[in-house]
Amino acid sequence: MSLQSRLTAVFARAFAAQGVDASFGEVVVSQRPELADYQCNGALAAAKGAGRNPRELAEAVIGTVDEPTLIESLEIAGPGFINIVITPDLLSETVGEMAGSQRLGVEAVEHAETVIVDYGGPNLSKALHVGHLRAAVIGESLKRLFRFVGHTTIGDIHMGDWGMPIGQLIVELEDRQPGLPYFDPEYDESVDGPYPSDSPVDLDDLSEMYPVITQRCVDDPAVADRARLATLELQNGRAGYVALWRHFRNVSVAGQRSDFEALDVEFDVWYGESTVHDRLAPMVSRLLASGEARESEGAVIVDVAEPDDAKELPPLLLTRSDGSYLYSTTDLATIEMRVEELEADVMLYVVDARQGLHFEQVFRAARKTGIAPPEVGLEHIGFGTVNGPDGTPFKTREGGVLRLGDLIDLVTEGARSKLDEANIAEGYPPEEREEIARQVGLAALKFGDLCNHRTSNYTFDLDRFVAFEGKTGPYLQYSAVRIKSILRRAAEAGISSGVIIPPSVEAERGLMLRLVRLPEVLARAVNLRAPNVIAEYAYEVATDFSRFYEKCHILNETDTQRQASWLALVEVTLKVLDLLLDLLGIEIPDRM
RNA sequence: GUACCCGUAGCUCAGCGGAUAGAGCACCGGUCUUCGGAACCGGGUGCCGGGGGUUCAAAUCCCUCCGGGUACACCA
Repeated sequence: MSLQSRLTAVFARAFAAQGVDASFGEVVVSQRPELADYQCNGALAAAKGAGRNPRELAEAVIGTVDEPTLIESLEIAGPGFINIVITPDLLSETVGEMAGSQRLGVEAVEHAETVIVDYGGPNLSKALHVGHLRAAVIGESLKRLFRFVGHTTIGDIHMGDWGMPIGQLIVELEDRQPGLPYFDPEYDESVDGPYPSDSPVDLDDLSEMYPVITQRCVDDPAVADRARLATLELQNGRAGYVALWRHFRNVSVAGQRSDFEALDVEFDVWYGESTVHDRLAPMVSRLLASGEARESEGAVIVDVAEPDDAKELPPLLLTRSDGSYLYSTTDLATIEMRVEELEADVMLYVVDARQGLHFEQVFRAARKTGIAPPEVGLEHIGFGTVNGPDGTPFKTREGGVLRLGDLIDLVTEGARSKLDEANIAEGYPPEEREEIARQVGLAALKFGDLCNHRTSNYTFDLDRFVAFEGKTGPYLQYSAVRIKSILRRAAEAGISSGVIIPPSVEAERGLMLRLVRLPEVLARAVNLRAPNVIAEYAYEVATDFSRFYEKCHILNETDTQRQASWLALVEVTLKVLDLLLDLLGIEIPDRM
């Protein structure tokens, strides 16, 4: 049990003894560190209901608390805050337990659930760009977090690979290379042999074609009609189109996989819209038969509006009037698949906040039709948009979209030149320097993103991403690396860590108090689905360590018991930093 | 038009019911024979967009106004 929950248990009993609800005994970290370590505000809240004066109630509560091994002193302050100072022994004992724990004292959740993290993956044909960064790093972080706290977690890229964009690309390619066999309706594989095994296009081609055809469809309704027809025919299984789709998908996956690997983002499954294709027709007919869906203007829709809605909610579209499917259809069918096959308890959709209305419609339809039973969680984890300095979506100087791969190169380059300037990694082998530059660049990039609250909009600023001072990823890595350096030197000197004893220096106490909060911090990050909670705390751990590092010189310490304790303390600190950074998707070099 | 999100220090942003609202950057000064200076210490700044309300307590919850952004069946 965490230190904070132990204190809460004590005060819950004390409040109950006063005849008020035990929940008033909740203990939280003190807002005034100079006054106390923890505080309990329950007397303020409980006083009115109990018809008592808050200070008097607080006095009475304190009077029943007798925990000399946990609590050093209790004081009532202001209108009725209970300020709690814990004993040095409790602190050192708790840090000692963390040191000896595989999970750093963080208990696994009591009920493990199956959690699907849907990173809102890219459309087929798109090379990854800055816009994909947030979904990737936030989703990856949430996946790691949920997994660490004990849930069965499946990260799904959920590619957009079965909708209109494919029909558009088919049309565009046909106009460019009409002679390809895929477009010949007469082509028969059993007579003419199989379609070519080599793709007629690569990912660069597709990336170039996509905006072109999108614009053409806007400009010319006839082209848009052709794209819709191609989409329909693909979904109906026209052999040439399916063969072409397979090429598109293969080259897209190959290109995107390398970008995600460069980001250290790893999906458990590469499902997509097409994965549930076989469920679409049966699902639509079933919903039509049950009356939960109906025909309207030639399309099939599910009404999701409720009489007491504050706003107008358009219906969810299951088929276009030509019978083709949309991403609403595949999203609904995907929920069905995740419930039936993956036995999902919770689905987290890490997708741009601008798609909020769509998810509200899909979730409502899923509830209404029973596709998602009430106990299954459906959550849109929206995040803000990535803008340039002018408030519009970020563009390169040339006006193009900045590729994710190019962005990674930029931050790596920044880290590399920083290494050169600081001439600290001089003697390192070139391969190691390169690896360090990669890790440091990625840390800057990811921390720069994750320390923002995910719902706030994002102003893309390259200078901020390649900044390595202050509240940055590299600073956190640097802190951890300094610990590794101490541990190496200690090992060389034959000094080993020992029992963690009560703190004797303020900076040491501060670090210990910080470390001990880990369980609550992770719980909060889980509850809010917010990686910035972890990022914020990781930075605080690092700064507390830096203060300790300045004040307490471990290798020169003459009191061997204290030295051994300090060594153990920095070992735990390293483990905590390692965990936190891993949850953010950031690696720590051995040296940098 | 309707709904949602956002407005906090010069800049970028945390905090989202509790006591004196915090960080980083930038700016000024200091530390420096010691475990790695990508560091540490000190300096100051805020009508928390305005106005009402709820509460013992509001940056935080509710209402309203102003300013910015976004989304609103046959795109994803």
